[in-house]
Amino acid sequence: MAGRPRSFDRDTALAAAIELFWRAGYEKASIAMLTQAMGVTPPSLYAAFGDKDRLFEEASTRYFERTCEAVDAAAAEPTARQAIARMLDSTARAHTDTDTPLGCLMLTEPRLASQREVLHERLARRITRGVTDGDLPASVRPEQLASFLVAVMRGMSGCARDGGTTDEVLAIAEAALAAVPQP
Amino acid sequence: MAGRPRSFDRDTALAAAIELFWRAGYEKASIAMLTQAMGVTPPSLYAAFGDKDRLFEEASTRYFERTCEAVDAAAAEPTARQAIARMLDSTARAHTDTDTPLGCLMLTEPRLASQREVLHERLARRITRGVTDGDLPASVRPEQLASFLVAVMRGMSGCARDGGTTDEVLAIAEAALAAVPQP
DNA sequence: CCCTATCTGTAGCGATCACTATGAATTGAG
DNA sequence: CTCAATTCATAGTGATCGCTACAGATAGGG
Repeated sequence: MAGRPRSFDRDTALAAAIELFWRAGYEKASIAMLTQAMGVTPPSLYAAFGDKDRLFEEASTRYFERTCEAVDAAAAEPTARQAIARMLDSTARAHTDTDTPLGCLMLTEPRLASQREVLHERLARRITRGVTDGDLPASVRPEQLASFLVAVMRGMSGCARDGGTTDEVLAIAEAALAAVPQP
Repeated sequence: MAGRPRSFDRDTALAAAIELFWRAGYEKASIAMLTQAMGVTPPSLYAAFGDKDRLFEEASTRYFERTCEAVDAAAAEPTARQAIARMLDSTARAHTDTDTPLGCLMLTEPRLASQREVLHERLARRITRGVTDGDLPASVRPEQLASFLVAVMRGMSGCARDGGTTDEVLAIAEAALAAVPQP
């Protein structure tokens, strides 16, 4: 028994929701704005995604998955230092990319602390590997360096949202790299 | 011609408003929450402070003045590196002080970008003095290092808001200091 | 005393918030 | 075809938003 088919593409609508949450944040992105951006009426939105919380959950999860791909790509660099350099560089460019909202949803949204914790874990793991690989000194404390990097990227996101240029955010990344000890 | 005297202390009420804006942010701090925290009815609030925007303007300005005192105190250290170290340390402790809301209003609130710019200017000036004083190498670019420090402190504020401990935020400060070149 | 000026609390303004009741429209199954 | 199932758009729900009209209360100047 099939009913009337959905008149919109769920993935496309979710992408529009991600874009709006990213640009405006969870609180300021109202249902009215979301329905307009997604090209969907409120009842359709609630039928397809549940309530606003669950829509945000799904949107932020998909956003996080995409972010993790970039993190993994950077982590694949041969040395931990190169991995960190690439992550900082790509982060700076992504945060000021004019094709997307400024900054980073995961690093900005207050309610996404758990995602930031996962990011912190991944960074700490890559740094730990760098220590065991010998391309970082044994004195490095992975948890501390990971916390520092999350803080810096968060600051880069805020700088981008304040209107900082790509060069300005890249300069932050470059300065941060100086805090990563060499072997 | 004097009328009925005000039944509340304006400074005390403003202090309560600062506390609430600090804890909840501009958007989430509603007039209802503000009036309750300030111990004042809505008409009294509007008569004494104008609208919500002007109340926030006044509250954030007073907050900023207090912050600048701490910045000046740190900048008074004999060398730029010591000044930065003290600023990072006091920032980490302030952001996790249990007597006040977590994090920093100036570094968190989106609409306070101009205050952050002033902070950036002050940092750049102190760093420039450090270069001319010779306690920082001539290769240092003050604007860049200042941007980096603002970004780090912003990240520290976010970490504190996410529930990070004083030790965790202090660790970020310590790691950041490694990015400040020695003469 | 009266008059004016200012502050007070109550009560409610229109706008917007997240969310939904309702019934028409569109599908496949029988 | 009819029927059940599902989605659709309209139009609204009560709650909260920032803000204010109003009238009673409290002061000083005459």
